[in-house]
Amino acid sequence: MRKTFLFMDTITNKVDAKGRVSLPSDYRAIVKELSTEIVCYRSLTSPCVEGCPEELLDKLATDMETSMDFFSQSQDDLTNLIFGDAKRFTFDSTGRIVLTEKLLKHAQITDTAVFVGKGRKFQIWNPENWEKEEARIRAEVMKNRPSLMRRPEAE
Amino acid sequence: MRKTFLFMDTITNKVDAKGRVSLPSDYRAIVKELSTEIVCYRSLTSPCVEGCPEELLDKLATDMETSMDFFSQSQDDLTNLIFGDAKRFTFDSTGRIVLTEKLLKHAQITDTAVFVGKGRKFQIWNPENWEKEEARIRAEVMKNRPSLMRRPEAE
DNA sequence: TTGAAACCCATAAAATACCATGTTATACCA
DNA sequence: TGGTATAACATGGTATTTTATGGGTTTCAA
Repeated sequence: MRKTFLFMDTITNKVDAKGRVSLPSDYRAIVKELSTEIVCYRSLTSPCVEGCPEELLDKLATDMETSMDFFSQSQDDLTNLIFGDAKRFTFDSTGRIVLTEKLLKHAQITDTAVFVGKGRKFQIWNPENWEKEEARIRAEVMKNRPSLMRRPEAE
Repeated sequence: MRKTFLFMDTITNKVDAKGRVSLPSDYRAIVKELSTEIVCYRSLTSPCVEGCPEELLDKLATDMETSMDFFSQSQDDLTNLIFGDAKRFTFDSTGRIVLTEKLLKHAQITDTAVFVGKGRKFQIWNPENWEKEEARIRAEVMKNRPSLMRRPEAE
């Protein structure tokens, strides 16, 4: 039995004409072990799809009701957007989910999808867009290296 | 039962055509006792692979998990870079892991890998690169000796 | 009845578990 | 202390399983 549940790595899978994509097996293993389901929604900040276990959104909802002052009005609005957009996705016996038109369009995904681990959640990108985004992030992080680099190594 | 868990020593092992390498037995013992798994990723600063127990990254995820940070831009970037690159590695019954092309390439490793203990984590180097790096570090330390050497005696 | 969604089956390729062996390190005993 | 037996380890090879992905069939609702 695992102690930690992290979405990691970057995996490229094909999307067929029906919109079907294999969820990376590592991701499936997490979903299975948590006995939960995947929830996906359009990223609010990037042209990509975000996904996470349903319970993560549940946690967000709980935090919202128990500590309202924790959030600004704008974050409250953002949360509304997410819940209004989010949808549950179950995978079939071969481990595939069927992405909706809305999500595919937002992420500009046609026949190939890139899954990018983000720890508690993950993202799904169009390959070209992800390539650019990764380059951007890498440059950004290196620029702010002195302050940022310390975090991953912090105890 | 051990009280401390430190990756130490420098061990050289062979990498076969499939990318398989024996994780040093001391390292395996730590992983086993912690009931965790190894996570590896490309070093952001050096041409080498870094590895650590999964729970170290889990800790990082927890710090970023709070709802406050749910929409933060810089943390968003950082999680993409770290978790998007990291991958979980389980070792087989003989104690080997299979390093990916991406990691081997980044570290310029072909048929030999050098494991270097770094305490909470470890690094995997190409032998020649490590030789140079060690010399560089050693020279650096000697240069700063006056200030460094005083530290152990400080109160 | 027509289109979309869920389900099932088949297969090639890739990942992983398993087995065997030479070598090195460790423990044991005279 | 020296020598031998034993166990652990690294490493090569092979077998088995898992995974991704294409195609078809059934089901259900519009």
